[in-house]
Amino acid sequence: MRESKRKKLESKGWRIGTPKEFLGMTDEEEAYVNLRLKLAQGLKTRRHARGVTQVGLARAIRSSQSRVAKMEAGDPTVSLDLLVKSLLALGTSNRELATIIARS
Amino acid sequence: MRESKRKKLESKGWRIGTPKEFLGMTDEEEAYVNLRLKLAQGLKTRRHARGVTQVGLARAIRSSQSRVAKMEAGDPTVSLDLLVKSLLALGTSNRELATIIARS
DNA sequence: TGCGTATATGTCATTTATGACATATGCTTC
DNA sequence: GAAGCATATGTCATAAATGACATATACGCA
Repeated sequence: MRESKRKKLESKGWRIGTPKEFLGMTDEEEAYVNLRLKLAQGLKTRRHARGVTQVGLARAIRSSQSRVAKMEAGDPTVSLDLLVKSLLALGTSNRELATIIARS
Repeated sequence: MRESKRKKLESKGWRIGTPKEFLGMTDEEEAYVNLRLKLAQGLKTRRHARGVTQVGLARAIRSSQSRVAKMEAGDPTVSLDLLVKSLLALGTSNRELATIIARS
């Protein structure tokens, strides 16, 4: 993994691997984080495409604007569940979801 | 949604829609639940294919055998995060993950 | 039959994610 | 530059997911 990428992730609050010593991400860890980032990115794109505000989406999923913002920012305290539910709420099909994931 | 399917889901602990009155799942709810079930099923299949026990997988993801069993049973108290992490721990690529999801 | 191994199910204290809220930043338009 | 709207960031009490554990069930095999 590139150093710049690690820095970017860590700045978002991700702590990879053991707290004691940073030895790089395993393949699974990297796949997992990439997956989340792709979904976050896909969410933002699709929300914009539909002309929905963060407040609007938040209402649709019974959450809050701040949580939507955090989702799109790739905040590690947001679950995959909420990300996926948000995408589905925007009308994303499972097939489209698969496309996003395949590219991650 | 078929009645038999609803019964099966409810028996697993899923409570769809409002607690007060059951009016059927929305498309998103159905897509979400199907997604989880497909992942659960995919997990079980792949674990068997690799000859790994639930205890073995639990060790790999630093969880417990009971949680793995619940994952595979489609228990609603298990997060998508854990399901996805488990699949990745079994060596599933993001592309394979996409395939599972596309079929849900 | 009893024994070992794998999986299922239930419970619970602790950890983590959550919605809500406040407030800050940015970006138009007047 | 103020007013309006969209988004970002931080905090917190509550709710939900977690790992661990106990125990049950199931299946094979000696």
